This record gives sequence, C-alpha cells and structure tokens, in this order.
Amino acid sequence: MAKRASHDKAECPVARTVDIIGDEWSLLILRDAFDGLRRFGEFQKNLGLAKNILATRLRHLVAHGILEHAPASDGSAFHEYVLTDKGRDLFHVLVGLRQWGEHHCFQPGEPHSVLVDAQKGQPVRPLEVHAHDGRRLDATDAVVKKVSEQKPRAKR
Amino acid sequence: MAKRASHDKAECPVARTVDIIGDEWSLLILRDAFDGLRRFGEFQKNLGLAKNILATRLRHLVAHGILEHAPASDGSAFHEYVLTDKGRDLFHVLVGLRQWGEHHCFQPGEPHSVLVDAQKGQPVRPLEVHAHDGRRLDATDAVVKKVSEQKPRAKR
DNA sequence: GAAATTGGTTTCAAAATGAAACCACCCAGG
DNA sequence: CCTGGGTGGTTTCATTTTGAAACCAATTTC
Repeated sequence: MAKRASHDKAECPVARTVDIIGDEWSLLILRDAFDGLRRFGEFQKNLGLAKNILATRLRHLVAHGILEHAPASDGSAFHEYVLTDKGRDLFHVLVGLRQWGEHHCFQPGEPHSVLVDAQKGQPVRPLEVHAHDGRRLDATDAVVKKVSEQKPRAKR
Repeated sequence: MAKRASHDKAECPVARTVDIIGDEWSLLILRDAFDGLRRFGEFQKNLGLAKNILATRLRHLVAHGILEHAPASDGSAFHEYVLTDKGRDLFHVLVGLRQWGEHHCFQPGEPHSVLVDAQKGQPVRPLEVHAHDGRRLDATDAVVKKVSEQKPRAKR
C-alpha cells in the first residue's frame, strides 16, 4: 500500500526528470561525476554514503543512460562510471543548484567552492532564462502551457 | 545509527542546495508553486501525495525561507504558501530540470507541457552557461575550484 | 603466494513514507 | 444559530527505504 510514487508517465518534463534524478544522492553523484570522479570507490569515499545505496543509485543512473559503466581507462580490469551525453546535458541543472546555493546558503564571507571557466579561471556567469526573441525572463514572465492548452499541430 | 546524512555545512553549494530541496516532493511542490498554486489543498490534489508528507515538506520549505506561509489572498481566514524572493531564485533550477526532461524523457512526437514566454507565447530558449567574458561553456570547459585551491584574498 | 584493495551483496535495525482515520476550525445555507 | 461540508492539518500504523556493518569474490600489489 505504501508504494513509492512514480512520475515517469507525467506530461510534465519536470516530473519525469525529478523521477529519475530527484534525490539527494543521485544529484551529488552527478556533481562528483561532473567533477571528474569515475570509480565506485571514489564516489563512495567522497560522498561517504553506504556502499549498497551507492550501488543502487549508480545502477539506476546507468539504467537511465545518464552514466555508462565502462572498462576502466587506466588499463586495470576494473570498471568506471562516466557521464554519457545525456548525463552531460544535466550540466545546467547542476549549475543552477550551485548558483542558488552560492547565493542563498552561505553567510557573507563564508568560503565556498566556485565554478570557474577552465581557461581563464574566472567564475561563470549567473544563469539567465531568455525568451525566444532574446528578452530576459524571470519566473513571472514565463508560464507552463499544458498539452491540453496547446494548439493542435498543423497536419503531419 | 541510521541517521540521515546532512550536507548543510558542506563547502560545496550544490550539496547545501540539495540538502534543502533535493528530494522529489520538494521539487514538485516548487514546480507547482511557480505554476501559481498556493493552497495546501491545491498542492495535495495536484501532486497526489499524502497530507502528512506535504505538511512536513511545506514546513521545511517555509523554515528555509523558500515559501512563506501567509494569510490567504482571497480574504478568507485560511493561509497560503507563496514563493519568497529566495524561492523565486530557484527558477533556473526548475527550468533546467524541465528542459532536460523535454529533451531526454519523451519519445519523439510524445506531447508534453511547454514553458513559454507569457507575452508572446513562444517557448523559452535552452539555458546556456557563459563564462565571465561571455564565451559559452559546456561541462568540460568549467571546473570547480575548491576553497583550499582559491587564492587567499587580498587583505581586508 | 599472501595480503590488501576494489567493488560489490547481504543482513538487519532505524528512519522515512504513505494511506487512512481523526480532528479542529472556518464558512455557507437554511 | 445550527448544521453540514470543505480546509488544513495531526496521529497512527504498516510498508518501504536507508544506512551501517559484515561478508565475499575478483583483482592487484607485495
């Protein structure tokens, strides 16, 4: 009776995404993956989570094509977990989480890690949402149009 | 012994953010809040989650200053939950989740809701990460600089 | 060839979740 | 003013998930 809710068939893309990566450990695993971590032991050590939990999360991310479980690049017989293209496309999400945290989760002057442009070492710009015509949008300028409200497509 | 992990003192802003909003229901509540939902019953009906869970999540979001529990705007004696400025700053995160889902969680031709510019009705542009100097960056162009690697600040 | 490291799985207790029952307050109608 | 229904929860209890630790097989190192 207490089955865990699933949103994998929702019409809302946010719900489907959240259904896949919307938990604490998955997001932190992805953060570490973007940071270059690859090996089971690296994730486990860096995150400090139980190995069974890590194993299930990695399996899940691999099953959804976000990570790939490939032979280790160091020539050993072990394997490693690397971001796929699909996984790399989560970059914006992680940047968004990071920038919000930088802005709202630290005291003034409290040090935190920073995301910088690898070439110049300068911090990246805050994310912005832009309209199709280039105007900058904030939350009140954008609305969700449900499927039922969308214009029926031209034929074909 | 099975205490839930906490990252509220991490030096990584992603970890702190995820610690606060990194769960399925909180993210979906926020999605609905951006969509204009305000009342307890609206959230409960739209999300279909148990009332006790909703109550704890809302309390948590209010405690962290993301939602505000204010008297209802319709003049009744009830209250409603509205995004604070801090909460509205999560817009980019939700947009990121949405765009990834649009791109990766639907079959070609499968309908989904769309985030559009309220003025013109056009879909919003995909998010982009830009360097300080305006160059567009992808995941491989950006690196996290840990606190320990940062230049000690000039005096003062 | 032995010992340590890696990458897990298994086991079990503790914590979180979910469904349903319950309850207090507000509000509308008569 | 009384009553019935809607709103916004809290409580209770069963089920599920998590987390810690023990265990284990394969690999690598010594």
